[in-house]
Amino acid sequence: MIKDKVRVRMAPTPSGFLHLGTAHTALFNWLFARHYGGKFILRIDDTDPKRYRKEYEEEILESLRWLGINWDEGPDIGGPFAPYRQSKRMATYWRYIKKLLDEGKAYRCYCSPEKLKSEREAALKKGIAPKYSGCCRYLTSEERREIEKKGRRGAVRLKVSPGPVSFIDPSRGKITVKAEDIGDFVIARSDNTALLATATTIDDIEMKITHTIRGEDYLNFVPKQILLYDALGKKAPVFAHLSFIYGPDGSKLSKRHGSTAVSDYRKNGYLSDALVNYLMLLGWSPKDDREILSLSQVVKLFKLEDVSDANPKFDLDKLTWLNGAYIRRKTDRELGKLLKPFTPKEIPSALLKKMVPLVKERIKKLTDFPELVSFLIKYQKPNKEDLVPKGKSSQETLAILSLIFGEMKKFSLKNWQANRMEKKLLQVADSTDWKRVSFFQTFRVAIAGGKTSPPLFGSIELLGKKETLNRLRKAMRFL
RNA sequence: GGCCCCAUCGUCUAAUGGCUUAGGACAUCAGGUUUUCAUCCUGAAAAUCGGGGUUCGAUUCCCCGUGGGGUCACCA
Repeated sequence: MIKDKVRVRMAPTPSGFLHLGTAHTALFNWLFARHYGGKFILRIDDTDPKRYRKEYEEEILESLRWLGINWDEGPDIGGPFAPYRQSKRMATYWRYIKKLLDEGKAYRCYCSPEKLKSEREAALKKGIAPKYSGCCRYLTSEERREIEKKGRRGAVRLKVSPGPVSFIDPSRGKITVKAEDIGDFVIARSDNTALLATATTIDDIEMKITHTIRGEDYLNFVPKQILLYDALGKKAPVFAHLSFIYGPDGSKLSKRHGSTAVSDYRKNGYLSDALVNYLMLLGWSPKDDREILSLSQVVKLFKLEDVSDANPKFDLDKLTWLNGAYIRRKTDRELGKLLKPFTPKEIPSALLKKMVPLVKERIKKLTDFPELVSFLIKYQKPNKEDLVPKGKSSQETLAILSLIFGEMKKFSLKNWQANRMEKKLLQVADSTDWKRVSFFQTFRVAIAGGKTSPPLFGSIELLGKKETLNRLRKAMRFL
């Protein structure tokens, strides 16, 4: 029934970077559209020039692309309902508002802001819902002319008649509100410009939007929009709501919880697949035990009815775990490519390529990479305590190191291969009275400068014979 | 304050009246594999907010509390 007609949209405000919450909403809209083979539309909400910044708009589009969320119509690619930015649609909005005015479904309100404010405060004090008294609603046309003659301009209010207003949210069920609790609300400013909500409604009508999926902060606004649709004689779309993402402390996710910008996660070494996977698991699940799912898998399964209404908290640990899991699933080639922007200049591509298998299971974020391999390009002086295992003396350690040195020296450049060297050195280790752990610890510390490192022989292979012997020599001098 | 939404392990969630000793994952802890770290494997601990109903039977349905969130502008 909804198949092949679905049209959804995302309307970000370019007053900041793409927020995780916005990305989450975009993702769910996208999944819904793709599941039903519909269209996903991007519309820029740039009605406020004070907030709008071109670079933010570019950044938002770029972040969406990075996440793999593509759009079928938008400001950059156009479409049948262009323009896709609200600042260019003012004339359309006025056309609709004027129509409501002409048909007597809306009226000018000349009340002063001060009067409205005191009314609101009085209502709040009495413990009732503040709403407009409707005092300008019944002015006669003569009275209006009189007022306008004095140069007063009025905001446009929609006439709201009492009665229940209800709609069905696919995941939350039926929601009903009394129109009398809303009152005649403003749809346009006295300079005839539409309020965001009005503009959004008109855009959704014009662009034939069938489902609006957005944050739960809009839940309270739906009745107003339905009233507007009714006044305009248009059929309202399906309204679905997504819970906000909260911080670990339960308050709305914000900068004090860490990064909220998608671009920051990109910069900090997170993979788009992992971030998208994490985001989709917030408020949705495949209903089985799978945790790692690709976008294409989820497109097949996604249903609005399955969206959870609870308020999820952002868990960086789980995101990081997913990221590590995605890193491990990449081929060496893919991972090499991803690692490239995080690789120090001193490491040429050929070397990076060889490092990949050594680090793949050891990094959770791409940013973990440089530190893990830094010892390969820069010598790190070991501590004597690390070099000498517990229960061994400096003398004994020196003997072992010189034994290792002698053995390593024997390898020709042609035989300088990790598996060959490892096999041989294991034999050597077993021929001593040292435990393997201690034997290799000393070796490792001499080479890597610390007790932990990527696989020893793989590292040594990359380090080269000359540098390896050098470092062994230096280590012996410390003892 | 009025109105609206929400409520399962610490966290994300599964179970839409019985198949449940409430399942999985992250995190935590304990083992194992391993020349370090990591990966991997095994195991442990850990939850239905409280109170009333409805029902032969409630995590599941209803009501009341409690808690959290949202919203009430000529802002977005």
